[in-house]
Parts: sequence; C-alpha cells; structure tokens
Amino acid sequence: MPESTRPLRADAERNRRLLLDAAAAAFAEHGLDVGVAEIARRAGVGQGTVFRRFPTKEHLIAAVVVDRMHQVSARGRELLTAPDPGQAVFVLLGAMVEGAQSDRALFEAVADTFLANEDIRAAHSDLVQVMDRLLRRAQDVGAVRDDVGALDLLMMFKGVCEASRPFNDPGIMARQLELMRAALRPVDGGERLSGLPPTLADMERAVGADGAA
Amino acid sequence: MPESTRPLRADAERNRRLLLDAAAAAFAEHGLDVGVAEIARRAGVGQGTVFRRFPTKEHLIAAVVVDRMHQVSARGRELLTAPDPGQAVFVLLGAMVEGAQSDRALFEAVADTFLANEDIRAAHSDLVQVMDRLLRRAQDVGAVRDDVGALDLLMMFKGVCEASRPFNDPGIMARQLELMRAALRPVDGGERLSGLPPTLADMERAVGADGAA
DNA sequence: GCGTAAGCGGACCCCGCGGTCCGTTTGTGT
DNA sequence: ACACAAACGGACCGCGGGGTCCGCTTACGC
Repeated sequence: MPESTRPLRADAERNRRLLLDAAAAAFAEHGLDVGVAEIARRAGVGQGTVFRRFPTKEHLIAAVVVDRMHQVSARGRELLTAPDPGQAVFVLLGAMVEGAQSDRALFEAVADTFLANEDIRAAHSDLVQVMDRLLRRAQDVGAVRDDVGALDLLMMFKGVCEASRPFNDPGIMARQLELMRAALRPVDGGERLSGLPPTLADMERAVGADGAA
Repeated sequence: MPESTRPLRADAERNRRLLLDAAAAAFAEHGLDVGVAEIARRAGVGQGTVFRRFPTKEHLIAAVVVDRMHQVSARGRELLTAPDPGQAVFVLLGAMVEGAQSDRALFEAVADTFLANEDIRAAHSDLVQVMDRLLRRAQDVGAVRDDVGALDLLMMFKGVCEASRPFNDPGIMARQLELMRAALRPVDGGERLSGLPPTLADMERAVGADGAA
C-alpha cells in the first residue's frame, strides 16, 4: 500500500526529495534540533512546503530515517550473494559507516521513542531481517561466533557510531569497528554470552514500557 | 582553586545538592530536554534558586556531569589496589553500568560540544588517567590485549550504554558488556588494531574543529 | 535578640520554533 | 489557450522554555 493517493505533481515530488536530502544533511550536522526554517532554507523551499509534505517535524524525521534504512537494506540484499559470506557482514557495516559517519538523526531517532512510529518500525524490522540472513551465512562458515544475533550487531554498530561521532575522524571509527569485529571472533573454548540474543520483541516491549512512562 | 568565594550558607549548600541530584535524576529519565522548572519542582526549590546557583542551564548540566565523573574516578582509584588487576577494570565498568543505566545526560553532554567546558574536560581527563592506570595493570597481567588504550575503553563503554539504553533492560546491557569484554581478549596471533589508541589530544582537536564549524 | 546580607520563590519577560493561513504561482488535462 | 486544482512561500500565531526581578524570608555574626 505505498501511496494510495494519486502521485504528486512533478515539482512537488522534486521538492520532496530536496527536503529529504536537505533535512538529512542538516540533521547530520547539527542533530535533530535544527529548525524547520533552516531545513527549508537549505532545500530552497518555503516553510509552508515542508509542512504540506510532512504534517509534522516528526514525520519529516521519520521519513529521513526510513529513507536511509532502505538504502542500507538494499545494499545488504546485494551482499547476500557475495562470494565470501564471512566478509559480507563487515562489508555492509563498513558501507554503513561510510554514509553514517554522522547519521546522528538516524540514531537519535531510533534511540528515543521513535520506534513507536509505524514506518520506522517496518523499515527497521526489514533491516534486521537482512542483517540476520547475512549474519547466519557468516556463522555457517565459522567466521563469526554463533551466539550473537542480528540485533546484537546493530546495537554494537550503533554504539560504535555514537562513541566515535564526536571525534569526527574516520580512523578512530575504523578502529572501533575493528574492536567490534574482535568481539565477534569465534569463541573456541568457554566464555559464551549469557542469555539469548535480543529480539525485535524485546525492543517493542521496551518501547511500549518507555512510551507509557 | 576550588571555591575562591567564601563558602555557601548552609541552606544554599543543601539546595545545591538537592538540585544536582534532582537534575541528575531528571536528565536520566527524560534526557537533557527537561525544563528547568521541572528540575526545580523535583528539588522542591524555586526556579530562581536554580539560576542563582547555576548561571545557566548548561552550567547545571556541566555540574551534574562533573559530579558523576568524580564518583567514577574515585571508585576507580579504590580499585587500583584490588588484588586481581585483570578483574579490576571490568569491576569498574560494571560499577559504572550500575549507576549509568540511564546516565543519558553524561553521554549526551560529553558527546556534544560540551567538552569545550573547562570543568568537564578536567574531570574527564582525570577519569582517563585513572582508567589508564587500571588498564595498564590488567595488560601487564595479560588479561587484556595490549593494543588498546584507556580512551578506547571509555569509547566502547559509551557505545554500550548508548546502544542498550532504549531497551532499559539490565540483561541486555550486561550482554553488550560481555561483548565488549570479548573484544578485549588478548590476541594471540595477528589481527592487531590499526593505528594508535586515541588520546585526549585527539579529542581536544576534534572538539576544537567541531566547535569552530 | 537583632541587623543585615545572603538566600528564596515564583510571577514575569522574551524569543525561538513548530505549525497555520491565504494570496499568488504553476503544472496539467482538454 | 485556458481553466482549475495543486503547490508554493513567507507572514503570522501561540506556546513552551530559558533567564530575570523583586518583595519576602532566613541563616549567621555580634
């Protein structure tokens, strides 16, 4: 059911894209607190246009986040057929780093109650599925310890991004990513993780509880 | 040069503590966006009192952060004489988790341009020193790979906290901490980290560049 | 006790930001 | 070409939050 409404007029569609891009850039630079006016200015568009296309600032943020998640999922799907399954996961993570160098918006948004948003949840769930398949292939080859799940990876990745963001230095981020990779080395002897990998259900529950509070 | 001014009146000092605690709690629950009015209400104090003690909301935040960092540093110093150096580091991290379950403020603040703040920088630098000594002891015993530095640890820790915060679930955070520990396992053969451990100088530089932008 | 300065509180100001409105422009189907 | 709906833009509004002010209270030195 994508777009049950009739397609947008040509200029409207164009402005929509301009807005999404401008918003993504602005959020990346200054966080979610940038004013709508600023975003409109960057996109070369009136403020009214923003709110006609996205009824609320939150809708705009959600759209940006979903947009980005789709990109990543798409790249992940490509990598499902890569020759070396053990590498594929890390290639994807590397690609995510590339663009997400400062995807503050994505993480700020996903972190807070934003997972309550229908569209974001859908896109996120899709991304988790792709990651899950990539991960299993890597585990089947013995390239990654088998007691971690897709959400473990996404969480760690988020951590890496958040931790290295203030440095604004690709080298340092790469280093953190290497450490993440080190954590995923197969465990020969003992030291297995306690508990089971987190699931989407865990998130939903947490969000629900958090939202109610 | 702590407190060049004459000491506060008894009630003033008491209110100062109430405010710091109330603010810490409020920030932990709702992030840095909680209104000053709300904090004042929680502390059972007038809004005017807040601004007399902390000229600006940012000063209040900084004070909270510094306060917390001192607690952690103090605990770390105790652990310097612990019997098992290999465990001590992780004991400290565990202790940090304890209190930091939702120390959003600390991380939000440190993440953004807040390191520009003189006091925070000092407290942070102190914390890094303590962590560094703990870490070296652990490395001397061979409990931790020797190509990581104190800032690597603090960054990873921040990542773990940020990543698991939305879940609001101690179990999941513990799991991430175990993964962090796995990343620190000594490396027998190859796979050493690229580059050198980040230093405080790296941070200062990043903050400087970021602040100027 | 008493004077005084430090402290208190909350009503108040002001500004920035999300969101609305409406007169004007522009794409599009005939 | 023309008509009309769709889209545009920016002036405008209201609210919420940081910060101020001032009349009242209270701790502390003598």
